[in-house]
Amino acid sequence: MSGLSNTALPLYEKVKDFVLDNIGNGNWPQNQKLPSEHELTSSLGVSRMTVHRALRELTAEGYLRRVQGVGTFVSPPKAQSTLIEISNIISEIKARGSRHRAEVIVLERIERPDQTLLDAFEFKRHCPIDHSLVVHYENGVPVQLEERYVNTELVKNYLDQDFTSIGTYDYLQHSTPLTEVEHLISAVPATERHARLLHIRERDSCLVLNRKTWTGQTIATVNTFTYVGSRYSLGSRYLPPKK
Amino acid sequence: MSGLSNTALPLYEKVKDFVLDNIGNGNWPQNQKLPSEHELTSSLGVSRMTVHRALRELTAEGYLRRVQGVGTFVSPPKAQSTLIEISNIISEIKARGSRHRAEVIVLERIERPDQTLLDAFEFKRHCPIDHSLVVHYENGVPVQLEERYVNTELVKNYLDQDFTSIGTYDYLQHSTPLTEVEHLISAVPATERHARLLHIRERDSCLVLNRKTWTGQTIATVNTFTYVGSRYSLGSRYLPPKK
DNA sequence: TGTCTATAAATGTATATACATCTATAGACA
DNA sequence: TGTCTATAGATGTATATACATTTATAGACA
Repeated sequence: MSGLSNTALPLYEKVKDFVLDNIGNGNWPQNQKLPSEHELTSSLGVSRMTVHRALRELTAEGYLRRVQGVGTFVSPPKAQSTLIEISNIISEIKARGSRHRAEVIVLERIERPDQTLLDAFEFKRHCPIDHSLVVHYENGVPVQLEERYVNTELVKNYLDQDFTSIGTYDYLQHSTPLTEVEHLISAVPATERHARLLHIRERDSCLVLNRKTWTGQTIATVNTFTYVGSRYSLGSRYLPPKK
Repeated sequence: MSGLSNTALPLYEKVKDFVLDNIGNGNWPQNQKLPSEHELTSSLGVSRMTVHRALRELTAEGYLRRVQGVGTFVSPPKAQSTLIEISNIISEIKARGSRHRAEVIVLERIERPDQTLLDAFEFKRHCPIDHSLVVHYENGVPVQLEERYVNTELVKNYLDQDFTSIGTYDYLQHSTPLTEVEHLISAVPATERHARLLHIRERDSCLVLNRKTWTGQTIATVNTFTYVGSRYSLGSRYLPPKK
């Protein structure tokens, strides 16, 4: 029994469909360990490289998680991957040749945070919090405002890191691999301060992406304010090449 | 002369870096045809499968465009791919098991459009325009409002298509492959009508994605209104599995 | 001159094979 | 009992090979 559909698709696509079907119908629930590549190779009757390609692509698309030497697991719903894409617009712009610069507006350690901040961290007791505010520029034009609150007790030497080249999200992912992440995306009018730092008008609409990161206790809250008016749409026009 | 960096990366990553470097420094400008897989295989001293994997992944990431039998070309900046991700949130939600339903609110042919609409299409003369307004539901909750204006003269049988299962963007891409696309992303307060259809309050902030599609003349304008408040963040929390 | 066709060239897929690397664990050993 | 180690098993990478599919084009032919 192959278990693969018989439509006119490439084999690796059929394997992908097979896996997605098993996830979609609940046969393989969240965090379930998949059969090994070797087992799938036998049961589906295709080569290991074909199985491997299917699993690798599904991993890149956010449906699976793979650990070398251990196995392949069903990932949670992929909403966060989509949102992360949004949050990486800056680095993507940088990657395609635009000049990027980051300016640190605020960099402070709050030894005794007030209750509002503690509530944001879902904390019962007081602890120092690192606070930073960074503006990202593309070719000299401010495009993104990043506000970070990080639990200093749980992330050592946070203030020593380079704020201008590595994103907080990347940093936390590497320094504390077993973290939980929650994303909240919204659109809000710019405050006076936002307007001044981003060179926009007060009450202009901003796209806001909030990330909250845990390892048991909350360790970081990051707000990313991006002005998404006509300025940002520059260059997003796609013209196919002439024959 | 290999041209590949000598850091401790997998070969296919070095090939990807090699290609991205040539794009980034302007050596291979937009729409430039790359050397063939065979030529890269020779000049870089790696196997064709390794070159192929690198080019395939860069294509998936939006940096390249490949045409079987013809060659590989440098893509325009990848802003649009990121934005398309946003516009596909609905189908992604559907893919991960949530129930999706689409309701057609308006479906009409405008034989004599007014000047405002003609301006949006950048038209000199009058022509009929198909107008539709569709609400997308996730598990019964309205999450997205899609308004479409399509030039009937250039897209035949548009009103015959199934509005509830295929996106306009996918449809246009397949029916008229040589199109230009412009995206505009913004955040606006909801009008009374938006509020009523999306079950939100008037002036609640909405994320708006506008797509304009050409084949010489404008053929379609699509506005996607998505309420991105707390409702949408449900399920975007990522919890890694316990050991 | 125009049209059809065979062909070359390019990308797309599939497999077999080999080795590298990482992880958990069973078992030896102190 | 605790610790170290070898090993099995899983994923990761790289190559060689073969064939399929698509496209543009050169050349035959009417």
